[in-house]
Amino acid sequence: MISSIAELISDRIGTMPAGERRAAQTLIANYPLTGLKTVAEFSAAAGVSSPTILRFVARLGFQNYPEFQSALQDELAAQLQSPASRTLNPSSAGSAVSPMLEATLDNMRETFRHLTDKQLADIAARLAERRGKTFLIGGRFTDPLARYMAAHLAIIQPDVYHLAGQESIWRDRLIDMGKRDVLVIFDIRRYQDSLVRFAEKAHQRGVQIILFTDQWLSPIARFARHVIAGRTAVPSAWDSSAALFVVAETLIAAVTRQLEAAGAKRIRDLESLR
Amino acid sequence: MISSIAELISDRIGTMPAGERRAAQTLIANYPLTGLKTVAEFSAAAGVSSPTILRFVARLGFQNYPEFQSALQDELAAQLQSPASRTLNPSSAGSAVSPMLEATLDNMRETFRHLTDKQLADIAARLAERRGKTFLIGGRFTDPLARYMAAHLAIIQPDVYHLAGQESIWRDRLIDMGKRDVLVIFDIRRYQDSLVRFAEKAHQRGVQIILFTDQWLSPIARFARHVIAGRTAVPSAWDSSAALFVVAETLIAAVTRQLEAAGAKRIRDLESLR
DNA sequence: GGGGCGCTGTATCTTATGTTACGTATTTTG
DNA sequence: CAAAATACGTAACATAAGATACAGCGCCCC
Repeated sequence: MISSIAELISDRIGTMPAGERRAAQTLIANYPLTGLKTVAEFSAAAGVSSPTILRFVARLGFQNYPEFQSALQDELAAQLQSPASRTLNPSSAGSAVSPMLEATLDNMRETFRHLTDKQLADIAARLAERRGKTFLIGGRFTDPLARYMAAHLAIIQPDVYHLAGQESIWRDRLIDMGKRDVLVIFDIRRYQDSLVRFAEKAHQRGVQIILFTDQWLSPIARFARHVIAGRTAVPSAWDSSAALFVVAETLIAAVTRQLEAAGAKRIRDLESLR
Repeated sequence: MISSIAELISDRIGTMPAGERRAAQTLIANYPLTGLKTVAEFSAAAGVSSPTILRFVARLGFQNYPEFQSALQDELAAQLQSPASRTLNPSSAGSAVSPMLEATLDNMRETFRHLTDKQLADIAARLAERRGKTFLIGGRFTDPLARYMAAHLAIIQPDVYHLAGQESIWRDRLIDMGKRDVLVIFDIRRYQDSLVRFAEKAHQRGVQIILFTDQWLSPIARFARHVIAGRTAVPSAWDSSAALFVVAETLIAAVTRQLEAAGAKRIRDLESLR
């Protein structure tokens, strides 16, 4: 079974004429980058002519050069998105829970790799500045995350509302939303039309939207001021929201830190109310 | 000091107009692959027009699109040649988010280290066997986890109920609970008296309790048939429920797998109801 | 509420990329 | 050793890619 193009090449390199073999060796030497460049650059790197490169990819079974490049990109995408395959942790072999945990840990690392401190700081700052109200809402499976975040934020600052229940209920809350307000939305596949509609209307009213979504980006990204794209793939029938959950906790921690002074007083006040 | 294009983007994303920001978010979401494709494909993925993409790369300081792609390729080449950079992300040293992430990852590893496959399998089996009803409930901050789990379990099997609202409401549900039923409780510090009382009464009725708690164990552990102790310490003012969240997802996956045959049919039926 | 500025998309154009045809060189085989 | 077949490169071609000009629109500020 041949899975990667590199294997395919090393499988057939023996049957290739000299020029094409030089092309193959050049590609393998710094795989797969040379293959992503133009035919002219590839040919120059290999020291052969352009047609030789094209004959080379034709011999590999590709109809044309772009098709070959697409295949390389797909392969690269798979490689970049599952760093698990490259760590190849053998100690965990045979265990049933491990794949799930490993995938989740990878998802988190990968999610944070695409997330800079500055982005998080910006979002936290926006959530901490108390100009307007903060609304949170989520989809079928992600609404608990919205609740979780709301439960914490509501303690350290006023005017934090979780939007629950039926669509018509939140739609009526739109009237209270304006430019100074923030709307935090959780939406992963399969994206919910109702949420998209709601986000659009909120956007039209000037509400700043912070979106938690998956790597394929909910259509709401179109209206969002900030987008957090978490990895969701795990060996399960369901997508995982764990990475988004951790981002949410990180943000909660950051906002709390920023509001330390004001927040501490508020928490004391709350305690005394019990 | 800005070293990678990703950092450059997140540095300037704040000053960008909506369309270009959308391009930026799309690129970051699965970086750097989208940037290696053609302008047309990039624009389609981002849902904007080609010129917007070109203006986007121009704003980043590149003379033209090919120059931008070359920069991405160079970056990718450097990354691929030193695989260490992906396991031990050096850029994150001294960063603000990293302690939070690191602590969370540690918590998860530690949580699962104290959790055997057999324990998880037993719990999953108990949740999958459909003799009685399944109830889920959580505390002030952990109730969203109960909701999350309930949202999934309710899809693959009947008689799954999340207990929400006021204490008096769930107390009244006790009358429906018996020996054949399962109660999943989430309770971490500070443990809630109301939950402890509820657990005790349920236990007296013969309900099997599955407890998600922290490493110091809620008093409910006394009544529980199964106890899952997750690590919660993170550098934040709040405790982290992330490890418990991942255990919950792992259990959801396991139960789903066990109910595969029955569950698949049920999911199809649900789909057809939409 | 009106005027100006800036952003975005459509349509057009230009460039350069991939592709093909053909002639020459090289190797292989009878 | 000769003839045929194969491989390779040069050069011309077609296509698709990136770039640009311009008009419409929304937004913000006065």
